[in-house]
Amino acid sequence: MARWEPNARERLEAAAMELFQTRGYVATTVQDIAAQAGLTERTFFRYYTDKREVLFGRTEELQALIVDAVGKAGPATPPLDSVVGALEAVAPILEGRREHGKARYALIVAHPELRERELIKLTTLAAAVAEALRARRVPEPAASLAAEAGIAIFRIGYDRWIADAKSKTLSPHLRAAHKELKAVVGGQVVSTAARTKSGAASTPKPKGRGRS
Amino acid sequence: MARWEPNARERLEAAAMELFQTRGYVATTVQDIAAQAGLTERTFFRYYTDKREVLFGRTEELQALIVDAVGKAGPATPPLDSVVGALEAVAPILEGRREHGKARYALIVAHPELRERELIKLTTLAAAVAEALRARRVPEPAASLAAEAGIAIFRIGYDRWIADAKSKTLSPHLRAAHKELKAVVGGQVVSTAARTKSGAASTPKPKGRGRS
DNA sequence: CGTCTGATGTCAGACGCTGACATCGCGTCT
DNA sequence: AGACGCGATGTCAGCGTCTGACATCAGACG
Repeated sequence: MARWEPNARERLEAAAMELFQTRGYVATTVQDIAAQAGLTERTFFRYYTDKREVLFGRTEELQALIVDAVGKAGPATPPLDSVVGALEAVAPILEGRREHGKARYALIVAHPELRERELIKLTTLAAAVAEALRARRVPEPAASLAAEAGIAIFRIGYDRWIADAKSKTLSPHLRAAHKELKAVVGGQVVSTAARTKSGAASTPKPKGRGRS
Repeated sequence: MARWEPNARERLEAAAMELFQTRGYVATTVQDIAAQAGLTERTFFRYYTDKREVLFGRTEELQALIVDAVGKAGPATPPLDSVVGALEAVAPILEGRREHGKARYALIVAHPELRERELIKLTTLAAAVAEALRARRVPEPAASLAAEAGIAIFRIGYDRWIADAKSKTLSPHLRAAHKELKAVVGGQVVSTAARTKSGAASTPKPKGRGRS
C-alpha cells in the first residue's frame, strides 16, 4: 500500500469542481480544496501554479490533439478548412463531457479572472495551430490569421452549442460558424437594409494574378 | 490650495510605468507605486481594482471611440469593412504615443498576467463592436464574427506595426491584415504545394476589395 | 459659522502564493 | 538484509495583493 492515495491531481480537480459549484468560486479557498482532497494547500500549488489552473488541467491534451489533426490534414486542404477540420475531429471528446463542460462554462462566464485564463489558453492554442500551419508551409500572416479565425469559429460555435439545449453534437455549430465567417469576410452579409451590390468589397474585380 | 495634489490617477499611472520599466513588473509592489505617486497603497486600490489595471486605464476611452466610429459608418458598408474603418479612424491616437505603446507592449508580452488582462480587454472591445453592429441591423452571428475578425486584424496589424521600426503609421498594417484575412477565409491562400480546395464551398470569390 | 462631502489615511486581516526544510514509504544497490 | 537515495507530501514562515471599517480634514455650501 502506497504511502499516499494515488491520483492526487484528479482528486484536487474533482474537489475543486464540487466546491466551486456548491460554495461558489470566490468563497472556496485553496485550503478548502486541498482539505477536501485530503491534501495540503502547499501540495495544491505543486500541482497547479494557480487557483484558476485547476479548471484548465485538460487543455494541454486537447491542444495536442488539435495540433496533431491540423498536421494530418491533406496537403491540398486550405488552411482554415484544416483548422476547422481539426476542431471537428476533437469535438467528440467535448461532446462526451457536455454536462461537465456546461458547469465549467458557467463558472468561467461568471468570473472574469477565469475568463482571462480561458482567453489566454485559447490564444496559446491559436499560436500552436499557427505553428502547425507554418509547418505545412502556409506562409505568414496567413497562418496566424487562419488560426485566429479558426479559434473565433470555435468560440462562437462552442458558445452556441452550450446554449442550445437540444443539440447533442458540436460539429454542426462549428460548420455553421465557419460558413457565416466566410460570408462575413467575403462581404456577403450586410445590414438587412443594404444589399451586397452597393458595397465596394463585392466588386467582382479579380485584380489580376490569379493563381499562385 | 487643495488639500491634495490633483491628478492622482495620472500620477499613479506615470509612477507605475516608470517603476515597471526600471525595476520590472514583478519587483514593483503596489506600495512602491503609491509611494512614488505620493499616495497610499489603499488609495491605489481605490483608483484601480487591480495592480494590472494601472496599465489599462485608457482602454475605455478608446473603445468608446471605436464603437462610435462603427456606428457612424455608412449603412451600405459591409460589417467587417466598417470595423476596420473604425480601427483606422482611431489609429492616429495610437500613432501619437508609439513609444509609450511600445514600452507597454513589451511589458505585456513579457508577463502572462498582463497578457490575460489585455486579452479580456480586447474581448470586451469585440463584444462592444458586435453590439454596435447589431444596432446597425447586422444579424447574428455575422455581427459577432465580424467583430472577432476585426479584432484579430487589429491584433495582428498592431503587432506588426510595433515590430516594424520603420513604419510610422498603423493603418497600412491594418489594411494589409484585412486583405490577408480575406484571402485566407476566402480559401485562396493555401500551402505552396496545393491549390484551391478541390470540392465544395470555396467560392471563387475574387476578393474584390474596391475602395480607396 | 456650522455642516456635509469627498478624497485620502490608518488599521487589521483574509487569501494567494513561494522558498526552505523536514518526513518517510519504497525501490535499489551492494 | 541493511544502507541509501528518491519522490511525494507536510510544516513553517513570510511577502504581496486586495478588502472592509473607520478616522481625518480642506473646501463647498447653506
